[in-house]
Order: sequence, then C-alpha cells, then structure tokens
Amino acid sequence: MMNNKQLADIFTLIANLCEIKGEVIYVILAYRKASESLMSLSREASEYWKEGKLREISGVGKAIAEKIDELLRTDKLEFLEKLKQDVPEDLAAWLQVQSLGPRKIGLIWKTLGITTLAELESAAKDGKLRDLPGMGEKSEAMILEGIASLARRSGRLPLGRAYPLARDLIAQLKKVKGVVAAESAGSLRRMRSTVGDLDILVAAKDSAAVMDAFVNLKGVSRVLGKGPTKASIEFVDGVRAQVWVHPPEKFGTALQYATGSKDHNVALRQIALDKGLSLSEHALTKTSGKGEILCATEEEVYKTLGLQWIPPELREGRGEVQAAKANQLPKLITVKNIRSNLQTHSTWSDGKLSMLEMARAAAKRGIKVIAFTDHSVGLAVANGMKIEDHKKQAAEIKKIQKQLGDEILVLHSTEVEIKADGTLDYPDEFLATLDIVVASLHTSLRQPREKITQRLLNAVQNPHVDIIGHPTGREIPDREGADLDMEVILQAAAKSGVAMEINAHPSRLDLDDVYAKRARELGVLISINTDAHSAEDLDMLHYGVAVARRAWLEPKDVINTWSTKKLLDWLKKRN
DNA sequence: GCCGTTTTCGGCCCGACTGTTTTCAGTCG
Repeated sequence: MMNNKQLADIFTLIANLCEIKGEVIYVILAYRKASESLMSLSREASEYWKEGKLREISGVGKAIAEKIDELLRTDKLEFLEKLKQDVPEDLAAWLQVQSLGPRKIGLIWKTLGITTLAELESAAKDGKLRDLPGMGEKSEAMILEGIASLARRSGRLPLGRAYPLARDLIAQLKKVKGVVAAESAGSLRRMRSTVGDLDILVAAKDSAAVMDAFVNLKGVSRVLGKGPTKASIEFVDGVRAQVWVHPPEKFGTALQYATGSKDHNVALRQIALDKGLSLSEHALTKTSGKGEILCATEEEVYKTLGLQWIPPELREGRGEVQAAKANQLPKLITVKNIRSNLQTHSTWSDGKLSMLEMARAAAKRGIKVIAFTDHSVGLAVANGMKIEDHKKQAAEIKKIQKQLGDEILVLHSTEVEIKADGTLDYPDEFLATLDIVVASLHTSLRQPREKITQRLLNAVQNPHVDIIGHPTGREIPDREGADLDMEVILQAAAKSGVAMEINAHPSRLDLDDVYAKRARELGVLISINTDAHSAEDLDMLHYGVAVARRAWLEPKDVINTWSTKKLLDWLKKRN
C-alpha cells in the first residue's frame, strides 16, 4: 500500500511531465498542490481512502481522488503510463537544471530527439543547441553551468546549515551604507526544516550599493542575475542566495510577500480583495480607482487587513488566517519559556563533556533542570552504559549537585534503547529507580510498519517511560524516518500520558511540525530537548522551539516550560 | 484540475530579469 510520500512523488512527476507536454498551467498547479497537500498530511491517505473521504484532503477533487484510488488498489496508474508514452520520463529531471524550463526542454527534445541529461550535456558541449530558435551561445553555456551546478548541489539545505549562513549574510549586508533593515524571508524565515535557498530582504533607498556588495560577497562563484530590485548568486559549494531591495516605506509589504508561504499569501490577497484592496509586494492598492497604502512594517499590513500579526512559522495556510481573523492565534512558545533540558549526554556515554561541565554550560543558558540521558548498554557504538555504572553515575550526580547548589537541578536518567524485538534495553525494576526515562529507537529502523509501530507502542505504554525520544528516527537530509503509524502512536500517547519529544538538533527535528500539530490536537504532551552531546549543541534549542511554533504549540503544551515542582510532581505521579 | 456566504462556471500566477530579439518569450520565485 502506497504511503503519502510515494503518492506525492507520483503527482509531482505528473505535474512535471504535464508541464513539458504543454498542459495549461492550472492543471499543473493542481497536481503540485495535491502533492504538497499529501506531504503535509498527518495521517496516511490510505486511511482517508478506507473511510471514503479522499476528497476531504485539500487540493484533491474528483479526478485526483480517482487517481489515488487506482494507485492504492493496483499500485499503478494508467493515466501516468499513457503520459510517459507522450513525454519521456527522463525529461522531468531536466527541470532541475537552472535556466531550463518546460518550453526549452520540449523544444530540445522534439528537435534533437534526446532524452537523457548526459545527451543534453554533450549536445550543449558540441554547440548543437545554439541554432535552435530563441537560443544562442549564452543559453548553451548557462545550461552547461546548470548541469554542473546540479551535480554540486545536494537538494535542499538543512535549516541547521542555512540559518547560520543567512545570519552571516544579513550581518554583512547591514554594514552596507544606507541599509535600514535586513531580514531573512521565504521558508527560512518560516523555519522549515529544509530550505531551497537563502532569501534575504533589504530595506534601503539606494539599491545599487546593496546589489554590488551582495554579488561581491566572499565565496560567490557566479552571479545568476542582478537588477535594480533583485539579485541572485551561487556560492562555490552550490548554495544559492537571493536578495530583494525595497525602499524602507515599502518594507512591510515586501517582507510579507517574500516570506510566503504561497498558500498563506493567496489567503491574504483574498481578504484584501474582500476589503476592496489589492495586495502586492509594493503596496495595498484600492481596487476602486486611485489610492495606495504603503506599509513600512508587516504589522501594518496585517492590521490593514483586520488581522492579528501572524508569526512567520504559522504562515503555511493551515488555518492561521481564519484564526487571526477571529483573534484566536495561539500564544506561541518561545525559547525563553524553556527551563528544562531533558535529553543530554555526558562522557558517561558518547557526550564530549563531563556532567559538571555540561550542567554549568546549561545553567549559563538559563536552564534550571537538566537530565543526563546517557545511552543504554545495547547501543555499543555510543558507548552505552551497563547497569552497574549507573550506581557510580548516581553518586557523581549527588556530588556535583552539592557543587551546583540551586543553580541547576540534575536528574539521573537514561536514553534507553527500544530494541529490535520491541523490549527495552533495561529491565523495568531498574528503570523505576531513575528520575526520568527517555526511550528511543536507533536501530532496525527499516522494519515493516506493523512491527516497528508495535515496538514504539510498547515503549509508549511502559509506565516507567516518560518521554519518547526523536520518535521517527529521521535524519536530515539523509534518512527518512521509520515507516510508523503515527496516528496510532499519538493516540496511545494521549492515553498513557507519555510525552513525545521534539528533538531540537537540526539534523533531527523529530517529531516534525505536522505530527507535533496533530499531537497537540490529541492532547499529547510534548518535550523539546537538545539531545546535546557538547556545549555548542545546547544552542540548538531554538530550532526545536521553531518546530513547536510551526506546530501551533503554546507553553502549556510543553513539559519543559513547567516549574521544577510541577515537573517533579508529574514524574512522581508517573512512577 | 480544484474550488465556491458573491460563482457549479470562471477564476486561479504575477512581476522581475535575461537572452535573443528588434518588441518579446522563457525562466524563476
């Protein structure tokens, strides 16, 4: 039975092939929309299908519902097979090449009869493309550059890499004379777990100086474009960045526009139209004749539309506009609300610092409670601890607690392995002696769905387990999470009262925002932890908080915001 | 192809930039 990712990939392929075929743009947009919608679904489409409710998925109408039905029943789609006969499947990959769009791809394929990327590269090298109508030597060179760049780039950038890069870029642009403000935009500002490129918005009267500074930044390998309002560059490692420059009095509309998401902006434009206004990146314009409202800040844009200002992390077209209209936006959690860190590692297993060093580093960052969750014996690669060693660790905690005083409270814990057979790596009698227990999957992540779901369920239902660590085991950007029935797991978690972790490390961000939002709806408690193995890792907390914000979480939903007393009472009650 | 307290049909994605043109088509976000 196909999962959401497989279905989404098929509809993206259909969109791409239709585009090359020359279908009208709205058909293509519809397939793309359905694909994105499937990817952000918190339950499997097959469940909607069993309930006969496929059409409830946004962007799925009659035609696409029928296609999903056929795919789920037969694993095949006749429509796609026919489409592949019209347009060779390999051509879809060409869309990834910068400067090549559906028109040129169609033209090259039909006139030269080639279909693979390798053939395209040799045709460009042999100068066979320059004679095609509308193309010249430059187009040929750009296609070759695009192919080379594709080889360098490895898909989307993890947030953990994009965020610091953008921070540096912004700092440099702010130094340019005449720059009033500079901020990230796009999916980076919305804090998605991966971003396509770095979008930066600058407020300045004179754009030329900004553009010059931008294309001359250190490490720029080529300039993809440069005009008075927009420029884009590629760095030697293939990372791309683009900057928009707008006058300060228009910065609000421009930032709002560039932040997106597309769905969010569509909803906003509709609200503007209802008020007789047309919203663009430049201004709110009265649709009835003349008159412009300029907005220097985003707050003014939202206010003019009669809305609360919506935090960027919520702008995904998931009901935030309706909530803002009704004054019912959640009071989102912030980094400042976090007072405990309930998954960290020390030299007792694979951490880099001693417990004392780690506790001090955490205290310095305002953390009041820290749990050392060193790995259990079964995870040999991480130097997992034998039960005997825990006695010594407990003694050390007693000792350092005296040194730390009330600076920070240290809890004795473990990240116990959920083994391949579904049992935990330590016996219940031992787990009962610990202050707090995190249970996680690290191995045999490719087991069949039923088996691995049951493994996790065992841990969720174990009364000694307090938190499920990084529930799906995904690693960004290399590893998909385990194939789990998360709906079943979250419902069990709601019942057992176990907290599900949002692991803040940017290579995990697990639970993701979609599952975390579903968890909130079901009343499941969330725990945001850094999983720190070093002092620097403690600074990754804001990535986890960003996921929580994207999931609409408020402080009360997250156990790390609780007072020490409330946390300890909760732990006592669970044991 | 989807969607609807303005519509079951007619809107949805539009503006900046570039290369190849000689006024514009294609790409991109």
